[in-house]
Amino acid sequence: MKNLNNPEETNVDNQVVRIKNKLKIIFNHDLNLPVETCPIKDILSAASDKWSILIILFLGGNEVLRFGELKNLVNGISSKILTERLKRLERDGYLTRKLYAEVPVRVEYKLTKFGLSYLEKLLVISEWAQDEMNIILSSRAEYDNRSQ
Amino acid sequence: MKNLNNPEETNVDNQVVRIKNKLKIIFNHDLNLPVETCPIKDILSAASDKWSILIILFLGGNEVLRFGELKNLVNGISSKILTERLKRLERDGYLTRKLYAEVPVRVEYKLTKFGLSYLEKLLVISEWAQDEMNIILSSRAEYDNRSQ
DNA sequence: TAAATTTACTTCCTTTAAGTAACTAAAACA
DNA sequence: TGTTTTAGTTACTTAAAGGAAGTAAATTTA
Repeated sequence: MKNLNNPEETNVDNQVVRIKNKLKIIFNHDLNLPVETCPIKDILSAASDKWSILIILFLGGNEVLRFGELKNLVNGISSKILTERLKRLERDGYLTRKLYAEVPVRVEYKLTKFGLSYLEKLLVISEWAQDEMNIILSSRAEYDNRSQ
Repeated sequence: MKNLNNPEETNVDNQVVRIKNKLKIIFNHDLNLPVETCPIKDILSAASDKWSILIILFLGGNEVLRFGELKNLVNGISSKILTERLKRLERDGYLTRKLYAEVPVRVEYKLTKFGLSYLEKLLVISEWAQDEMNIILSSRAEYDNRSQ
């Protein structure tokens, strides 16, 4: 039995309903898409792993970047996955690859307008992660302490 | 040589500078944190894989959910990784786990306030993914066509 | 009394992805 | 001739993901 005079409970209910509606839109929206295409699993997850996020953030701060520059900026990434991620991000339209036939070759990567629109969203969530880092680290410490 | 009278070029430059400043804040901010703690690699990536996102979205739309309910909602997830992800998300403070000592046992998962604040960010980016899905799918098709 | 049921996991095994290190092409230069 | 440079690739090892079957614990059913 719900207390309709309790504004907090009502707000929580409203929020749940609001989010439920959004979920419905996210998961059942466009019926002429392939049935198996999930916006989270098939679209977002291809550009929201740690390396892809870092690549896009650094490209956002640099107009163009060469392969080697990216490798130096994105701390700890190997040539192999940098290549893989760049290919995937190019395929999905986040960035362009421009090859200069010099010797040794020069390749420049650059965010597209579409990539920039994704970057805006990433920046919000990255700043959030930066701001809340301490909360998460202390939650981890507390949890580890409890389960010792 | 830059054309300072070209407003578009100047805007792009401003945007790059703005993002550069944000990057500086994100990566060099809090000097009393462990040197190796990167907000993207160590904080965000633990809660932004496809399964964690789906878990948090569904928890947002349901007040509480039991293990089995989550397993049914999150299409394709196995018990094994569902357990793993729930543990990690609990450790990081996104959700709580409440065990009822009935037989058979009942376990309820619920977003924390902190988890809800993350969910708000996730919803924005998930809706973006939903909206831009077609653009990405056609970019993929075009890319695959070119490299045949 | 023994077998079946239910839930929330866990364990074991196979497959896929990530990470590491060494290697390549191609022309210019010492 | 051997070295340098850049943007990768290849081969190999290790870690993570995925799938299927198993477990506990008490209540219900045969």
